[in-house]
Amino acid sequence: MKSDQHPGTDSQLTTSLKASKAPAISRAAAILRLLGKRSQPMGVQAIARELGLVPSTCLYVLRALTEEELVAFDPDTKRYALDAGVLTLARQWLRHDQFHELAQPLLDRLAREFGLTTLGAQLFGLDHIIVTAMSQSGEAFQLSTQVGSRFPALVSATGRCIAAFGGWPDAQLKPRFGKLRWDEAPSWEEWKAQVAEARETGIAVDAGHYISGVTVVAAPVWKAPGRPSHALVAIGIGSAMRGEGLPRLKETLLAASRSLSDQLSG
Amino acid sequence: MKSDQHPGTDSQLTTSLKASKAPAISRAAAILRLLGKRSQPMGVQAIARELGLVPSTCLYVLRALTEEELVAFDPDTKRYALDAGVLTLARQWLRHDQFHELAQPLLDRLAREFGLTTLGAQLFGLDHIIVTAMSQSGEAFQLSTQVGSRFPALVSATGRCIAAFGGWPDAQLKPRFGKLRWDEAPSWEEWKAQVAEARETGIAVDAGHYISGVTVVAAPVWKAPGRPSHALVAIGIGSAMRGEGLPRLKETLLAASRSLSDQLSG
DNA sequence: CCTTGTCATTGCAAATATTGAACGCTATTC
DNA sequence: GAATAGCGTTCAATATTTGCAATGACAAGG
Repeated sequence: MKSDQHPGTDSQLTTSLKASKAPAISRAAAILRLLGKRSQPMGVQAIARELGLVPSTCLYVLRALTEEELVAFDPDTKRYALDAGVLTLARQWLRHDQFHELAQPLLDRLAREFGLTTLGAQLFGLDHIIVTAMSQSGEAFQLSTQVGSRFPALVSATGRCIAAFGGWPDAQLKPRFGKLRWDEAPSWEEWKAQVAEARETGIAVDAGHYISGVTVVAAPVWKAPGRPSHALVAIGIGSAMRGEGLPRLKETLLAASRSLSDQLSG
Repeated sequence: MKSDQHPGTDSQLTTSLKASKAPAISRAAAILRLLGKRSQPMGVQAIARELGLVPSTCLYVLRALTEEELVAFDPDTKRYALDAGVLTLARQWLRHDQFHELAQPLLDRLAREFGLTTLGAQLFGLDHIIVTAMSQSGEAFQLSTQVGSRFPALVSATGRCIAAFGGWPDAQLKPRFGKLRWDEAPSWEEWKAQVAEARETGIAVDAGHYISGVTVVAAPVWKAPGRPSHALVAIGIGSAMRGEGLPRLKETLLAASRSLSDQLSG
């Protein structure tokens, strides 16, 4: 529910249009994202209006996307929706992504051993993260998160991870921090302290801030020196994370993230 | 290994380029497919050469795709690869596809009950099919097929399904039939007889032709009157499909496909 | 150290995609 | 039932992108 917030779809479109030498592609991507957001198929005009496009251009783009099987067209209703072609691309990406391949078995083991949900995420600067691997233990509560989900960069435990190890100046962090939505939002100072702690211990914790009653732990993964490229995440309901469990989980997650960093950089 | 045969990538590119009024999008899609096929990241020239594009145009398209996070660019090596953005699109498609949502529980039940692998596939005319849902029972052998896999339309049991219920003339079927790869290819007459049987019984069977030792059963699903839009598929090793098992499986799969057709058209 | 080959990138002319208005159509409203 | 409003679609003029040749950067090899 909280995921999939694409930052200002239309404004981003106009800016990327001005600069680019292939604006049709920016338009196409915007259309794909819009169709993905909507659960109902849309008509040409509706899409054009929403994205600030000229209807005729929008039509031609849609026809091209339909030709490529990225968009499905219903001749009766004249409505457009995403098509299964995007699935094929996603599978190909998954097949070739090193992180996904290496992280999945680790996540499976962790999820089983601790009886919780684990995620692997790819970090996109201060903008957002995308979940690229997941494992759910049978006992774990059903989570709305899935592979492909997007989240704002600075939220929850992964956010503290990014802040702690990304080397970003406060001037860039603070405005983005202000726009986040939490169940129980921490103050800026509180959050900064938790980020500092993550930097020291090498691992970040969100104790019920993002979703109350849910504890999230995240460890950074480096593909190359500099900022972390990915993160390993463990998610458990509060009761399972009290007492002895949490320290042992942190230890194990940290070890996994170190091993992954080694394998990815090699 | 047998999947992902995109029919003549470059020739399709040139034809769709001529006709389209948004050729940049055809180019972009071709690039995405090419990058998906290759496991190694590629440079501008390599991509341009392979697709018959002008390097400069290719560069601009790649930059636009990178901007949209559909393509990842490594500034050090100057190489391009697919990026995680395609995952987000795929997830959004899965969330909103009716067939996926309705078929998944049926497939899960079937897989568990019969101890085999089940698939849901979307049919794209005589060109190909895309697997859009899957369920594996614990006991089942690990299958290389995954959600997003592509297969030629006329192969295996789904192929007989398409031929039986699609209403295609033989003149269109025969040349495509000739290009298929089977472990133990049936003759044209043999195949036609099996297609006829599928038309009578309402369900198609491939008994070890596509992959020897493996029996595949496929039942058509209609979203609208005309040709079937999807298919439900069950895959089992020969031994599990002998004797009593197969007729019961066919019955159950057929019932599931009928129920699905009803729900989709309603 | 110079040469050679390849690569990514840029500038300019020509081809072409985008635009905005006009068309035909369907469904709704008076 | 006529009129309107909205839709998808087409068309010709123009602003834009494409394609090609040239440039600069880089690594390998002599």
